[in-house]
This record gives sequence, C-alpha cells and structure tokens, in this order.
Amino acid sequence: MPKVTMTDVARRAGVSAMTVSRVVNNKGEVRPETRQRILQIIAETGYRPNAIARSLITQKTMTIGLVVPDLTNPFFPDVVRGAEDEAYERGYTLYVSDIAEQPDREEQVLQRLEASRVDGVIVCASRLPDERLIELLSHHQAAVVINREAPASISGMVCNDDGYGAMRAVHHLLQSGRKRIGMLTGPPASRSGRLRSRGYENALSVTGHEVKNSWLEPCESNEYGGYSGFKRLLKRHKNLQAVFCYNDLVALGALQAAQEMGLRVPDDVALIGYDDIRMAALATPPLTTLRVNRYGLGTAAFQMLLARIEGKQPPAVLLRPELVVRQSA
Amino acid sequence: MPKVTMTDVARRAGVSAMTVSRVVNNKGEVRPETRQRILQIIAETGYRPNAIARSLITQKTMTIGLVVPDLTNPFFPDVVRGAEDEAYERGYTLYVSDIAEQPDREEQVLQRLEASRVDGVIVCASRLPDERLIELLSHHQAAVVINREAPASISGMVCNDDGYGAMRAVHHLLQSGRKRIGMLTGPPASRSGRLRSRGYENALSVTGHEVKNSWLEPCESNEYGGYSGFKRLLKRHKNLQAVFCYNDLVALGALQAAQEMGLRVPDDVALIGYDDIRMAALATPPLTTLRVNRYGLGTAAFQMLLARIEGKQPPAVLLRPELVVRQSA
DNA sequence: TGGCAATATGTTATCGCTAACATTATTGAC
DNA sequence: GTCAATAATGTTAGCGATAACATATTGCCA
Repeated sequence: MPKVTMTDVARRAGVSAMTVSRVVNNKGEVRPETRQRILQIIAETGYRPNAIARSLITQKTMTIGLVVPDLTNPFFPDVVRGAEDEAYERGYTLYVSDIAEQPDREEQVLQRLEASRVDGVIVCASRLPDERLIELLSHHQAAVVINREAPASISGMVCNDDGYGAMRAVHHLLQSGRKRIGMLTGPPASRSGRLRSRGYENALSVTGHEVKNSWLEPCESNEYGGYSGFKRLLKRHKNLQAVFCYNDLVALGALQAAQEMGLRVPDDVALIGYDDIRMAALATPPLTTLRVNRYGLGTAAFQMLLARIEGKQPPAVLLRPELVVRQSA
Repeated sequence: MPKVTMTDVARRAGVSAMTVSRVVNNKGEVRPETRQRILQIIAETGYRPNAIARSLITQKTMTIGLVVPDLTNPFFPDVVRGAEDEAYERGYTLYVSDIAEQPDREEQVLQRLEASRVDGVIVCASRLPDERLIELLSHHQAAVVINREAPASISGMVCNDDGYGAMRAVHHLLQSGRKRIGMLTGPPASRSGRLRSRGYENALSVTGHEVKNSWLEPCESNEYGGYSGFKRLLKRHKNLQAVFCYNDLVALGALQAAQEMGLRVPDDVALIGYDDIRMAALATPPLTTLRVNRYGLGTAAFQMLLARIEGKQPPAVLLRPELVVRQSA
C-alpha cells in the first residue's frame, strides 16, 4: 500500500501542495470550504504528513532522546515517566533508549540520536567517562544530564543531592544509638555511590564517630549485589549494628541475607535503603529509605532541556531526598 | 555551531558529494587514497550523516517503534530489553514509548510513529479496543503485537499462553488439597486477565470443583490493587484457602494485606502470582508464581517484525509459562 | 465602478542525501 | 600503442515537505 503524499492530496483537491500544507499546519489563511474539502480528502485517503520530509526543511524534529542505563532497575522508569509526561504535553516525542549498562551502547546510541537529528538529549546516570560523555554531548543541539556533571555550556544538570541523603541516613542511625555502621557502596564506577560514601564518612567524622575503611563494601547495584555484599560485610564485622545501602534493591538483597543468617531486622542490624522504590514499602519489615523524587528528576530535566533548546541556560537543579522512616531502621 | 553537511566534506576533499556518500556507506568503488582523505576530513569536521535526509530517499529509517503500557510495571522493561538487544545487534534503533496506561496516548504515539516513518512497530499489551488498534496498525509498514490478537495480514502475534499458566496454577493448588480458591483477576479490560480467569474456571470445572462468581475479584494491576482487592475478597469469603493473583505485583500487595489481617501465608491462605518478576523471589515468603519469558517475548517479537518487514508472515508464537514453586503456595 | 487592502492561493527553490546513469581515468592484453 | 574492460568519479534528478515570495481573488468604501 503506497503512502499517500501531500501532492496526491493536493491533486485530488484541485489545489497546490502549499494550500494543503497550510491546512495541515493550521498556518496562514485558507478559505473554510477549501479547508473542509482538503480535510475530507485527508480523512478519506488516510494521509499522514511525512515528519521526515518536514524536519528536513524545518530543521526541527520535535523529538528528544532519553538515554537510561537500565530500565529493569525500577529507579529509571519513573524518571522516564516524568520526562515522557512533560514531552507528551508539549508535542514532543521521546525516544527512550536502554543501554543495558553497556558504555559502548551508550556511545552508539548517542551517535545514532545525533544522526537522527533529535532536538536534544537527556542522559540519565551516564556510564561513560566524563571526557567521552562531554565530547558526545557537545555534538548535540542541546543536552541535559541527570546525576552527572558537565560544563554548563554543553549540558544542563539535574541531580539528586546524594551527600545530603547519606548524611540524613547516618544521622538517623546515630540518633537511634547505633554507632557501628557499615555501608554497601554500590558499584565503584557510580558517581552516586561515591557521593553517598563521602556523605556517610562526613556524617560520621563530623559527629566524632569512628569510620573504618573495612566497613565500606562495594557491590552490584541490584538485589544480588546486596545479598552477597551483605554476607561479605557481616562475615568481616559480625558486630555491625546497621548497614546503609546504596539503594533499595541492595537493601532488599541485604534483608534477605540477614534473614538467612538469622539476624533480626532492625533489632540485630538496622538497614537503610535509598530511592524509595515501591517495593521498599512492601518488604517485611518495610524499609526505611530516602525518597528520591524520580518523577521530578524527569520533568525537571525535560523542562531544562526545552529551555536550553530555546537558547537559555538555567542553573543546575539539585533535588533533596526525603528520609522516610519505616521499620527497618 | 552549524552542522557539517556532506557537501561541505566533499568540497573540502575536492570531490563530489557522491564520492563522499560512497565512502560513508561503504558502497561502490573508491580509490583507497581518496577514501583515506575523506575519512580524515570526516573525522576532523565531526561530520555525521543526516539520517533524516537519507531516509527520505531510501524510504527506510532503520528505526522501530515499541509501545508499552507502563514501564514502571517490571514486566515490561524485560520485554524492552529483549527487543532492544535484538535491534541493537541488527543496526536498528528502537523508539520506546511508555503510554502510562492511557489509550489516548497509545493512539497518539502510534500516529506519531507513523509520521516519523518507522519501519515497523511492536505493540505490547495494547490498551486500545481491537478495532481501533487494527486500524492504527494497518497504516504501518509492519507490525507485531504482544499478548493481543490481530489478523495475520496486518500484524504478527507473540503471546504468553495465559490459559495454560492459569491451569497450572490451579492444579498446583488443588494438588495441595486446597479447594476454595479465589482469584484476583486484574483490570477488566485486560485480555490476559480474561484469559487467565477463563483458564482458572476451566481448571476448576474440568476437575469437578466448585467455582463461585464471587470468588473472582477484579483489581488494578499493581501492589495497591492487590492489597485492596485481597481485603475485599477476604471480607466476603473468610474461608478461602488460596488466591490466584493476576500478577506478582498484585500477589505482593495481597501478601501485605494478608499479613496485616493476621493470616499466615501459605498456612492460612496460599498465594500464587504470575510473571516471576525479580521481587517474587525476595518476598517473605517467596512467591510461587508462573515464570513468563519476558525477554523471549521481546526477542521473538523483534525477529517476527523483521521477517514481516521482509514480506514474510511467520506463524504466531505462543510461549508457555513455567510454574515456579516457592513457599507461598 | 474603480481602487486598494486584506484574504486566498500558487510558484520556486531548497533541506541533505542517494539512485541511476554518464563520464572520465586506469589497467592490461595483444 | 591501441582498445576494450574495469575502476573511479561526476551529474542530474528527486525523496516530501515548507519558506519566502509572487500572484490572483475577494470585499469594501468612496
């Protein structure tokens, strides 16, 4: 079934393509009867304007690329949702790409997005080294990174305040009288992981408490990582009173490990997660955690991107997480 | 920073645009020195071919649209991952769209994808009425639906065998001696929900067991739906011995409700979920459920779409779920 | 009725690329 | 050294739309 083109519609309506274009885009003056006739033919033929041809001349695609490291991590779908809602409302189409945690793929995807001339890109928790990321972003018309740093001339920034979150977590544990606090720090390459570890160390040292290097244990950023990381950590330090976890998935894994080891949570070990994914509230015991406004990250990033497309350079956005106290700590 | 065009590169290399095109696409004969010179200039200038212009003439975009109802439901990211892996390997770019469970948006998205001339679309668990869905799909060059039905001339099909899954669940419960089995059936509009309810009823009636209409309770397809649905159901029928849940999220919600009501799982009520999302194994007690090969749905759908793009019409794929017995039933 | 805005429509060129064909170099066989 | 075959490059047109300008048509008032 060959696609109907604007010229086809024009011919059948006995007008020039330009008139059809005006009707389709609701732009310029067209006599009501002419408009009616054209609309009818469009409906009859099922004509759909070719966005490709249109963008070629307008130099605008009304599309935005959104790159996320891993959609199966429940953190990211909420970010996507925030961006998607915002995009939909403004007539933009979002191209979401899941890079499955592979930097190579992130690179490829950013290049393909460039080739398809998206009006801008949002990169969420990039897995690329700074230098490479910046190089790739600089080729785009506009860019915003989430939970990463980049020069304002190249990209906007929307971040979660990891240092603050970690501090709140540690203070909460200290207030409940726990002093020997370990941490599952997540993947070494994760910026959030580093910022959270630093916040954790700060919070302890500022209040005059001890921090041991061996209380810090890296792990993968999912349940499996939490499960095995917790076991490693507790094998080294049987007397830890609490563990601050890189994120909720890690905390859920740790929770399972604790139960297997016969440790009661929070009586024997307290656990704090990060993110407040939906499962956090449904665990037994429900997880104490830091609620990150993921949806807000998505909307803020999209809004900032639009501003940058229009040539503005709004300042970085730093969203503070909120401590949600449940039963695990 | 104005974009470098192919003509720019050609001018700087002292050749025609056509020669540059041949180098870029690795097509036709080009003298090695010429190729070298052109590649160098491409690298220097950071030239990136304009996919828009290219598709306009080749009538191929090497892009595929993938529409999912809700990325925050852990079922779908795995499907996306399957399709994405397959796409990436074959040089296709996937445009993922999350419609946030809103049929209007699904319609819009399918139209926008048509306008951007994707080479095909995969629609996962469509939220549109049959008629409308088919109408929209028929405008696309190629289409595949996941967990929906459509005429083979318009769309390929890849489905989970819901009836089989429901039957397995019920048989398992019957074998353990439970006879009063309720069901949380999910959203009334869900095809899977209907197929699973039917399977449940079949399994009971075929084995000569009683089925009461009021044992069936619809609910939203997430934890909240499971939580409140379970309470409604158990208020009506305090003596139910088991509840077969629409999916794992619903089962997790039901689990929480049960615990709140002081019911032990599985001793007082057994619970079976559907999907085997990662959290199923981490719940307390771990969920008995039906493992759906979500990744496989994604890869199968993509492969089928490619075949259809090439004009073939492979038969529908029906993937059987596998009963995973854990502790909740 | 003429004339001049305002309204309605048409024309031409072009966005950046590639298909298809045309032309010009280069090579090797004799 | 000639000539055909092959290799290397160039030329032209057009994909389907719109920007920008040109022209035709209408309405309205003096």
